[in-house]
Amino acid sequence: MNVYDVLKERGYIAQATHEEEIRALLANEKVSFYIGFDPTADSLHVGHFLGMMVMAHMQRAGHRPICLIGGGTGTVGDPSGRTDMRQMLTDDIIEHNCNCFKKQLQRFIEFDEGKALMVNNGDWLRKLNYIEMLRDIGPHFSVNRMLAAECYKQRLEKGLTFLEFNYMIMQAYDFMELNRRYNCKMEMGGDDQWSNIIAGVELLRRKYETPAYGLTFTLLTTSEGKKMGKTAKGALWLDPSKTSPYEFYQYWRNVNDSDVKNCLSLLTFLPMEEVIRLSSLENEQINEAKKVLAYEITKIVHGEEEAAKAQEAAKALFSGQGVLDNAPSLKISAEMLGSRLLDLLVEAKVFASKGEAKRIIQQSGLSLNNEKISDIDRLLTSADFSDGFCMLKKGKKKHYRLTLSNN
RNA sequence: GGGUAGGUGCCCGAGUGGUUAAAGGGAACAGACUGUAAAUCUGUCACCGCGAGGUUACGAUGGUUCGAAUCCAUCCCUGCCCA
Repeated sequence: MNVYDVLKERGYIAQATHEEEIRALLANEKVSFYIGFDPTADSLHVGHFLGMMVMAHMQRAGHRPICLIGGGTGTVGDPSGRTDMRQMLTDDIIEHNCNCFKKQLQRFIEFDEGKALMVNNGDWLRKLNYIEMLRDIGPHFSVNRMLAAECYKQRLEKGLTFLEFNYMIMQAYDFMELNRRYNCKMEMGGDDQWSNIIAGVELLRRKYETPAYGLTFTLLTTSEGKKMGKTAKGALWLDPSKTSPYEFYQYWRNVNDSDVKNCLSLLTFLPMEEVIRLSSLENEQINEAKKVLAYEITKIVHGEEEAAKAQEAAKALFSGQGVLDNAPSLKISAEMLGSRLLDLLVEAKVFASKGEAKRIIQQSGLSLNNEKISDIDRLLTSADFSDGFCMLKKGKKKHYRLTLSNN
C-alpha cells in the first residue's frame, strides 16, 4: 500500500500541493523529505510527536526523513496563526533547546546507515549575508502575496514586525538549501505551516524549476476543535522529567470518547482494523479502547517498561487491584511528621498555596488513606503510615503515595 | 516625527475618585451524577490568617488627595491615520 494512502486512511493529511504527483512520487522512488522543529522549549511535546509519527510511517515505507532543527529560525520566531509575538530566546537557550530536541528525536527516528538525517538550519541561516540573500531570493517573493497569506491574518490585525514577517522567507530558504544539499523534495509540517510550506515549494519551482512538494498533516485537536495536549500545567511534554510517564498515560486514558478514534489512528501504530474495532466500542466498553490508547502511546514515547508501570499504577489506583509501587510518589521528611498535613503538602507543591489547600479541603477534595480530610489542621503522624507509606488523593484523580525519608 | 485610540486578574472584557480584590464570560479547580468519558447542576477561583483582619495588585515611575485602576506628569509598549 502506498504510504500516501496509509497517511490518508489514518487521517494525517490536511493539505497537499500536488496530491496525485505526490502519490506517484512516493510510490516510485525513495524520497527525502523534511519536517522542521523550532527550539521553542527544552522538550518536544505532543504536537511534535504527531509529526514524528508521520516521519516514522514515511521511514517505514522507505523514504528518508530529514529532521530540521531550527537553530536559525528559532532566533526569529514563527508568527503563523499567533496573536502575539513569541518571546525572543537567547542564543544559549536556543542551543540548549536544540540539544534537547536532538536527544529526543533520536529515540523516535532511526538514524543509522543514513536512514534519516538531522540537521540544524542555524548552520546556514546564521551566516547568511543580507544583501546577497536578498538579491538571491528576494525577487521571487511577492509582498502582496505574502500579506495575503492566511498565517498572517491574525497578526495583521494585532501587529506584525518585520522580524517575524521574514520567518516565511527563512523557512523557504531552508527548503531550498535542503534541496540543494540532500535532494530534499518534499516539506511536511502541521497544517498551520501551510503558508510557509508553499513559500518554499514556490521558491524552488520558480527559481530552479525544480519539482518540489508540500504536504501538511492535521493538527491534533479534540472533537470540539481545541488543541490537544494541554494539561493544567501547560503542554504535555515528551520529556519524562517534565511530564511523568504516569501523567502522560493518564492524559490519554482520559480523552473524550469522541477523540479515541482519532488518537488511536494518529498516535499509535495499531492496524486500522484494530483502531476501528476499538473505537466503535460503546458506553463504558470504550474504556478498554482508552486503556489500549494510553498504553500504546506511552510505549512509543517512554518505552514498554514505563508504559507497563504506568498501566500497573493506574490499575492499582483506580481499580484497587495490583501493586501501588509505581504510583506517583512523594517523599515526606520524617522529621516533618507531626506537622499539619496542609503545610506539608504546600511545601511539597501538591498545592500552590495554603489558600488553595484550604479551599480544596473545605470542598472535601482531599483524602488520606481513603478517608476524607475535613479538618484543615489535621496533622500527619506516623499512625497514618502502614508498610512505610500512605495514600493521598487530591480531587478525583490525583493520587500520591507518600513515603518517609530520613533527611 | 504629528494626530488618535489603547495597555485591567490565566485569557477575553466591564469599570473613569470612596460600599472595587475589581462586573460579566471563558479556562481552571472541587463536589454531585457517571464509565478514571461527555453533558448538566452546585461551589471555588490574589496572598497570609481558624477568624476578625491584614498585605500586595489594574503597563512603569513619581505626584495630587483623608482616599486612585480611576486625576496630573514623565517614560515604555501596541493598533489606526498622516509624514
